[in-house]
Amino acid sequence: MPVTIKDVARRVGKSITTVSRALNDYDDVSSETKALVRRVAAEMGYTPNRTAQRLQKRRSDTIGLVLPTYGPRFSDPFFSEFLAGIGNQTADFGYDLLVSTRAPGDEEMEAYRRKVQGRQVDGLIVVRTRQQDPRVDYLRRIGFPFVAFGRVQGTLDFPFVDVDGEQGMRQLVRHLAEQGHRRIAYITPPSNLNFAQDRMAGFQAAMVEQGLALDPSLVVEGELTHRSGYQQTQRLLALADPPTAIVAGNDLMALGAMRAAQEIGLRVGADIAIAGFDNIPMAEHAHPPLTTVDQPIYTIGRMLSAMLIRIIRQEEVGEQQVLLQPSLVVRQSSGLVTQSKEGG
Amino acid sequence: MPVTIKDVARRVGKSITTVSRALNDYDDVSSETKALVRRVAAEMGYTPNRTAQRLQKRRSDTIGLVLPTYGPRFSDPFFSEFLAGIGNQTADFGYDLLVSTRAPGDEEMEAYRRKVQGRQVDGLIVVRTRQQDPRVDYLRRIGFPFVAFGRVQGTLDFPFVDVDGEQGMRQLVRHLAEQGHRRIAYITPPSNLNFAQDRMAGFQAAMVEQGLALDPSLVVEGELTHRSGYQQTQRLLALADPPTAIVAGNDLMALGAMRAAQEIGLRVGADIAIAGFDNIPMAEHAHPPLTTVDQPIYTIGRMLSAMLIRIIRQEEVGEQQVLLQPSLVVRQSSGLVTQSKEGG
DNA sequence: TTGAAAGCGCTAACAA
DNA sequence: TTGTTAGCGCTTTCAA
Repeated sequence: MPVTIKDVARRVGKSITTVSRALNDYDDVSSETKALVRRVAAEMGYTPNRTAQRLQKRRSDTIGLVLPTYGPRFSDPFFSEFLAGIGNQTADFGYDLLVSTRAPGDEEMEAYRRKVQGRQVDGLIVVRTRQQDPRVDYLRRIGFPFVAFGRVQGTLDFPFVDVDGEQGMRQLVRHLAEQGHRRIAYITPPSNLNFAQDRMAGFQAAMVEQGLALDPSLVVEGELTHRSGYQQTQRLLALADPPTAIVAGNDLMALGAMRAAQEIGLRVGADIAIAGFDNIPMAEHAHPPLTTVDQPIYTIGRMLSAMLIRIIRQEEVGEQQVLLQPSLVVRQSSGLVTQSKEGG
Repeated sequence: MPVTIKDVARRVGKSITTVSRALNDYDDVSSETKALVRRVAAEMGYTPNRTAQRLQKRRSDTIGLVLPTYGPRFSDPFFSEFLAGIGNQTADFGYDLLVSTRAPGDEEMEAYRRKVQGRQVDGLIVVRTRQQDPRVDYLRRIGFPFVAFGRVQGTLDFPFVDVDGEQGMRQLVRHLAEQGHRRIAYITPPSNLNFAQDRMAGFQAAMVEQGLALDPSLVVEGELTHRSGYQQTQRLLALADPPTAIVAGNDLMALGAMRAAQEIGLRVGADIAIAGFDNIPMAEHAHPPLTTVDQPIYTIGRMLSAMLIRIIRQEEVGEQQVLLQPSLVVRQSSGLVTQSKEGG
């Protein structure tokens, strides 16, 4: 049986009201009483029952996060870092974090509704926005506190943090063009994800800007996984006139692309250039190290959490729509186009 | 203002008790009343306040998980899959999952205490046990429901799921010995982690069993990261008499080891053999594909969650100490030792 | 400076 | 079959 405020009150010979006030540092309690109550409470190992506090205060001091997972072998180095950012910031604010894992779809929406309607959380973090995002629509419609990692198509009158994928992609393509590449392929993330559109726009704009041809056969769609990057790259390299550079919509796919290229004897960074997006820790340690676009994912997690809690507390939030400029990280995988290829 | 049971009661003209019973499908409510109540509740968009239910029932229907994170760039493909397993199983049972992220140490213990004493969770999952594990000691001492992923040194009178790392490592070393390797190095995980000891024992036993020398200079300690595997391998390869095979304590380190070897021109799977442990999705897609020991991490997550919930509900749990046999996955990274090396 | 009392939203024993 | 009542553990009026 856990010790309650009643037990403490009985022990110190005061009312539970006084104990509550002493513990919450109210002014109208004598310092002797305060000291006594605190000592006894500590001795007895008293910790307030959070559930009772919540019911009384009508808030949960908890934020929710529904991770969109795809299948059992869901394994994304991106999310773990993101989660660490959110988790640490949330704890720093004294909030708890309620996590669900659901594949996009009905069950996912159900998870959102349960959290909202059961008043389990005071706010939600929506991650990896879709172009048409039912989660954002829902939360916006009912006016429930939330922040999103990513934008959506249409009106942007909600709080979000996003990375300017268009600019990031432009930098990447520009860099590859400077290296002498003219046939640049792009493996886009699933097109329903909002950032896919963003990066695609950047890719196309930069190609045009650099005076390069937009060959439709060099743009394929992948699934953000290593395997998918591998498969799509095999296809690209089997073309009659294969690309000399491949940009993948995320690092995981880029790593898969590297493997596909290496398997057929190409030297990545010499015979072919490959680049990714995210700058996951492994990018730096790939062989060769992967050129990519850095997203400060841990920081973004912290920002989102802090922003959401300020919104919940109705404090000054500052900028509600944050668009971060990503930075190009040039490593060896995007080397100069070789003579033989250039001649081809 | 969210709709409460009171609102529903007023609307149907019944007492809140009747509404509660109708909604919870008690036998002693007429089917007409039940139907009416349910219809009205649905119309009004009523969802029970979980906090109030919890306070009344004196349980949270929530399980807790404190992820041990190391620094901001915490990025482990292992954990995301593990989390998916736990999350999905937990949701299937109608439980919620409360997640914290803390580096091992005082703050971590504090997170455990807060969850327990604030009655925020009905049980906890302890992940990545240490040889001497204060989390396990604490939970055991106070008799709070928990399950652990991994064993500890000493008495094992608590529920856990673990993978038999000793057997896994034996298989791996045996395999390498069969490939003709005699100088096999081992990059061990941090020695305070329980599974490190386990795998080390397997490594040493298998070496002896195979009649191979245990050269102390070939056993080094890494930090489970890609970077660490890379650095330790550089050191191993710089030895006067370097190993022909390197076993890493996890896949991330093995991937780092591969890079270090490749950087100095070694062909992994030909000039040198490299193997890992875990079988993360990326292992299959490494270049060359990584020989490793498979841990069914998603399944382990599900098992732990199911086991914990049964313990909480005081149901039949079945086997409380589960030791899974891992399986060797032979891929190309552990090829035969080449002639030149064998002669050296 | 303290305590009594009400009430957060719900469930459940008991009575009718 | 239904309603009354009590109470989960806490905070917060209000009164003393």
